[in-house]
Amino acid sequence: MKKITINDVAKTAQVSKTTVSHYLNERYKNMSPDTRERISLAINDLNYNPNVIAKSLKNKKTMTIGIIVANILHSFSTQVIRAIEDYAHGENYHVIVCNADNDPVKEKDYIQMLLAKQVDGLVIIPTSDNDELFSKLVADDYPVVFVDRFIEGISIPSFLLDNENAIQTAFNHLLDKGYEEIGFVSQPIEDISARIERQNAYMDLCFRHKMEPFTTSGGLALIHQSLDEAIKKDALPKSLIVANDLALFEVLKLVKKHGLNIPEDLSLISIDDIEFAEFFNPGITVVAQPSFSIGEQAAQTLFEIINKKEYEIKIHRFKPELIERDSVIEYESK
Amino acid sequence: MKKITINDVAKTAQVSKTTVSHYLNERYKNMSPDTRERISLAINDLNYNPNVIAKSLKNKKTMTIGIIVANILHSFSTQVIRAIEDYAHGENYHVIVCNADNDPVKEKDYIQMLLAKQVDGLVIIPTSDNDELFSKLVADDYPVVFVDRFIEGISIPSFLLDNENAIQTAFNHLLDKGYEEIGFVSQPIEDISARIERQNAYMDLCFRHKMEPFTTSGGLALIHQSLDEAIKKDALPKSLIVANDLALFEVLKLVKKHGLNIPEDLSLISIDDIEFAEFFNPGITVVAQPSFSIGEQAAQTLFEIINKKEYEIKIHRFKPELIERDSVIEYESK
DNA sequence: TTGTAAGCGTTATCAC
DNA sequence: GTGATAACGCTTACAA
Repeated sequence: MKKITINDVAKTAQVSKTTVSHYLNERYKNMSPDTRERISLAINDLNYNPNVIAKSLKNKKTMTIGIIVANILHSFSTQVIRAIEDYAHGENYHVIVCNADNDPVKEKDYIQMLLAKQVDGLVIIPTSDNDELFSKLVADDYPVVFVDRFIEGISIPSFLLDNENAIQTAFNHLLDKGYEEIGFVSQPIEDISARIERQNAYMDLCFRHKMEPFTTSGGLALIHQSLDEAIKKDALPKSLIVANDLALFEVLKLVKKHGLNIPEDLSLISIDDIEFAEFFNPGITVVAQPSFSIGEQAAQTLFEIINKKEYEIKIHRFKPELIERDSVIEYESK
Repeated sequence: MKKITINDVAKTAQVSKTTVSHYLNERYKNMSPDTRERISLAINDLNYNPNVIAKSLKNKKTMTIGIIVANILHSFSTQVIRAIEDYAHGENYHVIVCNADNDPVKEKDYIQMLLAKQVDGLVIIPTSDNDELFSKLVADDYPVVFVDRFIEGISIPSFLLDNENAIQTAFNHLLDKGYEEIGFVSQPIEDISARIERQNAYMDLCFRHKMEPFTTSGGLALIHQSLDEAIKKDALPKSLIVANDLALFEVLKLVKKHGLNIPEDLSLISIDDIEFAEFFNPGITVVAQPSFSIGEQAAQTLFEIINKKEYEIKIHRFKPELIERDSVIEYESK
């Protein structure tokens, strides 16, 4: 498979490669229709495809941005990625998506690989152990934005849910329905700002309402285990706030295992809307984040940075929305 | 952000860039420990990151492959991607994933973009309208493998489910349970080999068992509509084979809308295992494909092609597996 | 209107 | 052991 280059095109079209380059970049202004035609023909004949690697090297622009998500299995990540891709497409950019699996080491590797690939900017759902690397990025004026989380002390624009508001919304909804026991199920907090904020908001509310907090701790497997124990000890609250979709999966598996009925035995409200919440039996009441807007605005700001426009280094908060379905019932009617 | 190049390193280490290049590529054999040390220091001091774009241009190897999936929302795609990534990682390769949305035009664009980016190979879940482009790829000896589908007359190794066997498995399971009405729900057939095979297998079986076929046609929205009508006319079979996960979602939405009970009112068996099938109420009986193996072997063959090893241009079929849960009940007991 | 030539950051060949 | 130098495929002053 001999690669066709701009030289080959130039030769068959009987022009210099400069002219071909002009043609490729649509600078037709002062080009005789004749040459233009010849070049066009040559390109088709040879089935020429420009080498963007060479172009990037010269231009110092790759027209691609990198996205590093903490865990691609979250519906939130998928939606954010989709929004960013759409935006990038509009700017004639491509996107490389990497999944760091919430592992700072993987995250670091990916960042370095993306830098080596000379991507023009980065959208990151950051883990909490690469402060030094992030500082270096800002010191180098490298275009980066954060999504879903922020890192204390790192001046990078961040786009995320108003977590406090989200928990409040969920909490108040359960309170309104008459619950006096509200538990909170989360993946391990691990210094991740979104999780800290959700947990803190929950603890605060418990305190303010003089309620005993109930929380699980540990990874997905441990959620299972700790709920399992609570059920056996009959210590499970009558209502639960679930911090995200993956945690919800664990809760539902457990509910099934123990033959619990939702909402009769247990009322459930979850952060993050997911397609199946709608047709699950019963429909899951949910506090949804505007993932698409979050991704879109993150992308928009990233491109402002890339194009050296004005932008604000601040934390952008997005309001959640309560979607009522059938997983929460009046406490009285239990 | 001034970019540090190999020249800068060479200068501060007081050696030529050739030597630095040797160092970078771990050809230390004839290098004095002293220079080696100086280079190492310089690299750290300057925080140097090699430019893989330049390297690729020179080497004519980008160490990345492209994956084009027809629809990233299928759990099958996600799993295949994951398997390919894992494999590629082992070969020190990176992966760029593109979602063609089942649109031949998008597919073509992506292929061209990936070629322009000089990826070393391609894994494609092909749509059915780019035969010419695919032929050109094989004519150019460009490394490509297909997954999930194959294209008649294009000599590209293809890795996919034994669809006939999958439908047979589902059909027989329902037959065993005593059903005499078995419907088939699929997305539009559209010349897509996997869908054709599944539908044909279904039709064959109906014929062999002298049963009246019941099929839906049209996109996700139309599935909804056509089932809706069937229910209203009370023409819905007592059991349904659902061709994939996305179609299953539609069926479940509809089931919920009409307040049907599974499996009492309707028995369901679906192709593709998905996490939620396990904890849905009831658990969904499923014919699973070995997505991970499919992706892995596709990747393996792709790298054989890239590395110019021997390989077979043929269709590799994978056996499905029945996973019984609770969405199918004995017909008698209804 | 088109061409010449330098340069982007690497690697490879061949000297020394 | 180390270093010039050309080359990869493209863009872009500048020249003609």
